[in-house]
Amino acid sequence: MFAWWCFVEKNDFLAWLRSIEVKWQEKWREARAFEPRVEPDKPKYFITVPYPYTNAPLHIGHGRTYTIGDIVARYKRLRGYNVLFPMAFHITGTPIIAISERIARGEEKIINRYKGYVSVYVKDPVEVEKIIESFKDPLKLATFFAERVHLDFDALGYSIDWRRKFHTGEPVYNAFVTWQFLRLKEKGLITQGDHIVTYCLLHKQPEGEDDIQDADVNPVEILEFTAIKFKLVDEENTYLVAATLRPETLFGATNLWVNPEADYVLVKWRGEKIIISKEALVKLQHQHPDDEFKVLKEFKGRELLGKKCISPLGRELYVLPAKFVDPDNATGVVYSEPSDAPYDYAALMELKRNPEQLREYGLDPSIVKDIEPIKIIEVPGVEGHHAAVVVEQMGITSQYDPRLVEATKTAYREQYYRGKMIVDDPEFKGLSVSEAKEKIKKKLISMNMAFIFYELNRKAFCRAGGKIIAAKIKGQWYIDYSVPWWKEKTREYVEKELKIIPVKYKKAMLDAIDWLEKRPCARKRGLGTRLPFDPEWIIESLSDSTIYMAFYTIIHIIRKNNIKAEQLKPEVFDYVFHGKGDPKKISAETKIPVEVLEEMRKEFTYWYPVDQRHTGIAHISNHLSFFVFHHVALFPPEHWPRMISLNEMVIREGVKMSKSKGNVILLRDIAEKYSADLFRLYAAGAANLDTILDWREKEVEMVIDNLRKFKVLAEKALRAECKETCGERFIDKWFMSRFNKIIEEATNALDNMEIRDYVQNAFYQVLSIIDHYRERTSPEEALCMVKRILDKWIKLLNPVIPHLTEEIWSWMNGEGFLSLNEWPVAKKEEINEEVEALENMVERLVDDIKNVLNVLSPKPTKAVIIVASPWKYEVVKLVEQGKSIKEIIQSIRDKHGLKGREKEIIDTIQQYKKAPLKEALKVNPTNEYNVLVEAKNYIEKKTGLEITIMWEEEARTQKVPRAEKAHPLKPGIYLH
RNA sequence: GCGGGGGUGCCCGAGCCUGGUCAAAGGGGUCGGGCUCAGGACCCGAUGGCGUAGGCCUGCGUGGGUUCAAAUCCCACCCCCCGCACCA
Repeated sequence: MFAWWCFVEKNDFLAWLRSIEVKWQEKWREARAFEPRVEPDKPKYFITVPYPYTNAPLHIGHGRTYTIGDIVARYKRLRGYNVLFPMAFHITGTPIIAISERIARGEEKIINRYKGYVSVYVKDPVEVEKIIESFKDPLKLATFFAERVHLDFDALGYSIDWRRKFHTGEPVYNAFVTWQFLRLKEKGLITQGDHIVTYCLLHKQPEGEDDIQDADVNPVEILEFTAIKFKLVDEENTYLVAATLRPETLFGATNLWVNPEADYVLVKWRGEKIIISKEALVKLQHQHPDDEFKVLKEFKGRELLGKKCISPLGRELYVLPAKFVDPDNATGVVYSEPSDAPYDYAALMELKRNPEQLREYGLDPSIVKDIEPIKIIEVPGVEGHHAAVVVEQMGITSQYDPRLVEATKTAYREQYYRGKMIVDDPEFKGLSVSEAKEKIKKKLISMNMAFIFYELNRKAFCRAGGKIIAAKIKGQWYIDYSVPWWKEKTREYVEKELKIIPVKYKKAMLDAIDWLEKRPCARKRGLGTRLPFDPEWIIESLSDSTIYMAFYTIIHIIRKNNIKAEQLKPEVFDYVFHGKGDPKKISAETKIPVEVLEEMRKEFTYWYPVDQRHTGIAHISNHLSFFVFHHVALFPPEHWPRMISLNEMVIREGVKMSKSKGNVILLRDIAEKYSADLFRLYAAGAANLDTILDWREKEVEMVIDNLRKFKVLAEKALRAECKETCGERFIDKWFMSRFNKIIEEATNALDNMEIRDYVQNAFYQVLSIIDHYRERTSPEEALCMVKRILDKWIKLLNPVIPHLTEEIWSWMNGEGFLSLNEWPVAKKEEINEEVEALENMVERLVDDIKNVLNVLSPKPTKAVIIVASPWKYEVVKLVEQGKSIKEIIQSIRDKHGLKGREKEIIDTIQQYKKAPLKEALKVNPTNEYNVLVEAKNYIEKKTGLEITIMWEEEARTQKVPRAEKAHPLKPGIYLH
C-alpha cells in the first residue's frame, strides 16, 4: 500500500514538473526570449547542432546531443554572450522517398511502422489513417515529422531561435545550395567519372541501402573479384573465365570447376571469346556499358567438363564438375586450389572418393587420381595443406557442408595475415599473401590475362523484388576532396586551429580528412536540390548540408521580406557572404531592396563564424569533415568554424536501441512520461561525452528522487525563518568555501565542455555538502544555508534544468527570466583553505575513532581528543622549509623550553615525513582546538562516545595515555 | 586488414594526459541503523582480506620493464567495441 502511495507521489511530482515545463516554455516563446538580434557591442556565440533528418520521430539518442547543445547555449547566454542557437530540418535524400513509395505500394510492414510513429503524436485512429495516406507524398511525410520534431524540441526546453527554421526542400534553400555548387565547380572541386554502384535490374537505376531489402541489417557490399582467363586448349582465342577474390592462389590451381547443371554462354567481347555463366554476362554488360557483347552459344556446364585449359601460368588444367559453384556468383566459373581453399579441398576429395561420378558426365575417372593439392602458402604452425588440416579437423566430408563457410573464413584469415608465398617464381617467392595478392592481380591485368569483375557479397533484391547487381554508371558527379590545395588547407586548419572536444577525436578527424577522396555528390533520385550544371542529378544529402549554418544567419530576413527563390541569384550570396559586387546592381537585378541585402550581410558578418558545432561522434568521417572542407573552400579563414564538440550515443539497459527490438525511447516519451528537466539532468550527468550513455530506468528513478529533493529543499528553504546574521562558525565558513569552490569548478567544467563534471558539481556536490552541513548542524540551519545560496545555486543549474530553476526563481520573485540572468561568480574571499583542512581533519578523526573502535573490545564509552602542542606546527613548517633535523631541534627546544624532550621533536619530524599532512601548514593550532570544540556534539553523535577535548600539554599533565601521539591535523585519541 | 577507442572493486562507472596524498570518486545492488509510520522517500553506516589503537597485506585484462614510488609511463600479449564511404 505504501509502495503504491510512493509511486503516485513520484508520478505526481513528474506531472507537476511537466506542467511547469509547459508553462515556462510558453512564457519563453511569448517573450521571444531566445531570438537574438545583432548587437555589435555584445560578444556573440553561434552554436549549431546538425538538423535532424525528418523521416521518423527522434529518440533520446538524438536528445542527448541536442540537450548538450542547449546546455552550452544557455550557459553562454548566462555568461553574457549574444547566443544564436538555430534549428532546421533535413529532408534531402532517398530514405523519405523510399518510405513514401513503400507506403504508396501498400507495404504492410512499413505502413504499420508509420502508423506507430504517427500515433505517437496523433491519438485519433481515423486521423492517423488520413495522415498515413498523405505520406504517399514524400514532402508531406517530411514536413509532418519536421513539425513534430519541432514540438519535441520545444518540449525539452531548447532555447532555439525558431524564426530561422527551414527545411532543405524549400526553394530558397535550393537557391542557396545552387550557389554553393556553382562556386565549388568554379573552383574545380567537382568532377565527373565512372562509378560502381548497387544497381537494380528491375528499375534500371542505382539503388542504395534504403531501397534494398534488409540492407539496413545485412549490408550489401561490392566486392572486387579478379576474373582470370584460362585458354581452352583445343579452341582458338577462347577463354574460360574463373573469378576469384584470391588471385595469388593461382599458383596452386589444380583444375577448374563449373556447375554441370548451370547455363553458360560463349560470348564475343573485345575481340576474344569468353565463357562465363549466363548470369555473369548480364553483370558484365552492366559493368562495361559501352562494350559490345555478342552471344555465340548457350550451353550447359556439363559440356565443358573434361576440357583442358591453360592457366596464365602455363599449367594445363581439367575442367571438372562441382555443384557448389554458383552460376550467379561472379563469373560462375572458379579454379580449384585445394591446398588452401576448404571448399576446393572438400570437393576434390569427394570426387576422388567417388570417381564414378565422373562417368556420369562421360569422363575418365582416372583424371582426378593425379590431381593433388600444391602447397604454395606457408602458414606458421600449419603442417601440410592448410585446407586439409582445417577440413579434417572439423570432420567435413562434403562440399555441401555449411561449415565450409566458417572453415574458409578461418583459413583465409590466417593465410592472409600470416601466410608467405613459397612458390618457385622468384618474383613472388617470400612475399606475404596480402602483397602477392595485389601484385599478381596487377600483373595479370596488365598482361590482359584478367580483368576486374564486381560482385556483391550476397544476393540482394530491391524492395519491389528486382535483382540488385554491381554496375557501372557513367558520368557520376563527384566532389573531389583529394584536390591537393583543398585537402592541405583543410588539414592544416584542423590540425592547428580547429578545437575538437574531446581532444582524442582530433586524430580521427585528421585521418578522415586524409582518407577522403572523390565522393559521389549527386544521384538521380531523391529529394533535394538539382545540380545547376546538370539538372538530371539531385545533390546528395550530405553534400547539401555542409555550410548551411550560414543560411541560418539570413533565412529569417528572407522570410520577413518575402523574398522568392528566383530572386536569390548567386550574386546575392556572393554579396552576403563575401561582400562581393555592388548591392545596387544586385538589387536592380533581383528586386531585393538594397537595405535588405545589407541587413543580410550585416547579420552574416556578425554571427559568422560558427563558434561551436556539436554532434555525434559518428559524424566525424563524413559530415564534420565535409563541413570543414566546404568552409575552407567557400569562405575566408575568419569565417571557418572554431570548435567541434562530440558526444557518444545512447543505449538502453545495456543494449542498443532499435526498431526491431522495440526498445526505443522517443523524445515524445520524455515529454509525456518523464520530464524535460529530468531527461536533461540525466542525459548530461550520467556519462562523459566520450562515453556511451546507458539509459537505465533504475538510475533515472534515482534522478527523479534527487530532483524532487532539490525542489523540496528549495521550497522549504524559501519558507524557512532565518536570522539575518546566519552564523560564522567554522562549519558555516566551510560550507561557503565549498560552495564557492563548486561554482568555480562547475564553471571550469562548462568552459571545457565537461558537461558531466558540471552536473556532478553543480547538482550532486551541492546536495552532498548540504547533507553534510545538516548533519553537522541541524535541519533548520541547513535550510537557512540553502536559502542563503539558493539564487546562485539555481543560476548554476539553469543551463541543465532550466524549467525547475526558472520556477524557483519565480517563487523568489526574481526579476525577468532566470534564463536571461547572469552566471554566478564565485566569491574568492569565501574560499577558505584552512577551514576546509579543519573539516577534513574532523572527518578523518571520526573515521580513525571508528577504526579503532572496531578493533577494541570491550568497547570503550569515552574518548579524549588531544590537540597537538603549537610547537609541533612550527616543527612541520620548519620541515617544509627544508631545515635539518639538528636545526629544527635546536630552534624549537630553545624557543619552547623543551630541553630533555628532544625525542618528541624527532618523533614529530618523523611522523610528518612519513605521512605529510601538508594541510597542516595552512592551519592555526588554536583553530584546530576550537573547531573540535565546535564539532564535539557531532563527533559524539557519529561515534557514540563521550568526548573530551584537551590540549596536548594539559593531557600530559593529566597523564592521559597516548597524548604524545597528537600531531598537527591529526589529533591524538585515547578511548576508554 | 587499415584506422580509432577501450579492458578498473558484486554491477555501472570516474581516475590514467600532468606517476606518490588511490583500497581507488560517484551511482546501483546487498546488509545494518535512524526518521514518534513493518515506508522501493530522506538521512547515517558497512560492503577485498587481516588486525585488541588510528595499521598491515592483496589489488585496477595478462606478462615483463622504467622508477625511491605505477591503475597511472614504456614494451609484448590476450580480449571487447566502433568506422572503412556515397548512407542519412
